[in-house]
Amino acid sequence: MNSPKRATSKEHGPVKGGAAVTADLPTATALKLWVVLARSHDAIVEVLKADIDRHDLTIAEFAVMEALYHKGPQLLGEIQKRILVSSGGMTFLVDRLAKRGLAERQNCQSDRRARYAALTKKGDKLMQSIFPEHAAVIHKAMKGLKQSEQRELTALLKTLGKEAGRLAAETPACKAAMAEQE
Amino acid sequence: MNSPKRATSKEHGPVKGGAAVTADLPTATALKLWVVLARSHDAIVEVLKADIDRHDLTIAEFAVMEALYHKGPQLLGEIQKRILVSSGGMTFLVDRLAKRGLAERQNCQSDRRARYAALTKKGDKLMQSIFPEHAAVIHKAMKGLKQSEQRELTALLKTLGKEAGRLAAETPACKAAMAEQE
DNA sequence: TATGTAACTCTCACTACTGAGATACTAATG
DNA sequence: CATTAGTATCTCAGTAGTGAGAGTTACATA
Repeated sequence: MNSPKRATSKEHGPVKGGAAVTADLPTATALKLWVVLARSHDAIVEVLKADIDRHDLTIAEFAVMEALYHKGPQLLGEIQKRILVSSGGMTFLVDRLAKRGLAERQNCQSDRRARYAALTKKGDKLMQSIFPEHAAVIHKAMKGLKQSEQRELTALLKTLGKEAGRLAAETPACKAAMAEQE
Repeated sequence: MNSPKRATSKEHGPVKGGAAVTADLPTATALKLWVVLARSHDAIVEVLKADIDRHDLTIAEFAVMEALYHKGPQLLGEIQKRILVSSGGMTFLVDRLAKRGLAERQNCQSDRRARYAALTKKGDKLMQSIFPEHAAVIHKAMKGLKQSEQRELTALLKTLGKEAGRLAAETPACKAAMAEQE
């Protein structure tokens, strides 16, 4: 599973031994949305994890391979930003894939600090055999919604994510940046 | 951050050094939805993590406290199901909260296997001071959408999550259950 | 009552990841 | 050039969390 998710429900007022919680309506709406979003996300992750597990890959490993498969060789840093792991994690992931012969590092001539990661033939073959299946699993996991609904959902989430992303980018970096400036 | 997330985009056909990928339209729609869902989820998690961090709590710890705060004392197993951690993780989390004096264990008279977890006074006070702020952060993270849109989104996600949850419950448990039956 | 099965928590070895630095290089500026 | 800042990866110690299994206790049924 993924990150532990909140347990909040609309039960307000004193519960046996619990606390009274009062929130205004917009906040309550947002909280509810978050609970539902987190839960559906986790449910899907679980389905995907079960699928990926069958090929002895972690979700992170699969994410790296997927990035390489779809976008071709990339700098480690690029992949890192895409799949959201730490720098240490990125190195570790490529190491592991390399050890299994699924990916390899390539030096960058124009910048000798940088290294590309790329799929090996074996890795590419694996993805070719795995990915369509994986896509089918996602398709199946989404089949609770009609296509039109899926598109609507996508649009809403995109808007939501854009704002949240802006907020996220602001918060921790700002903290560091502000501290630097002293 | 949470679980590493996919990098798929709609770029199909051969990319520099990459592979050709062809998916039928419904699958492409589902894939896209998943990418967007995962990204917005992660963005929000990042925002929340930054908030929770300020109180020296992990997301998992906060989730436990939140469950106790809103629903009162509960069996460890109940919390576990709610916040989706392993049994070992559950024990560990309560240990840690107990060590900090924020939560405590209580024996259950009717079932001596079971133990309740409950917030201490200190833990309850902490939640009282933290939670409204936390709710405000969520509210802020969601402010890219109007309330009506948020409700719409909630409804769609609920449908999606229900189906995905059914699928998730089926997959890994079934595997184990089937194996048992031999 | 005996007995098998299920339900709870806890233990422990293990793993995937993080985050702070180290190292190596590039680039901009005086 | 020399210096300083910035960027890219890698190292490594530390940590949160997993999952299989042990130890208890409850419960249903013969």
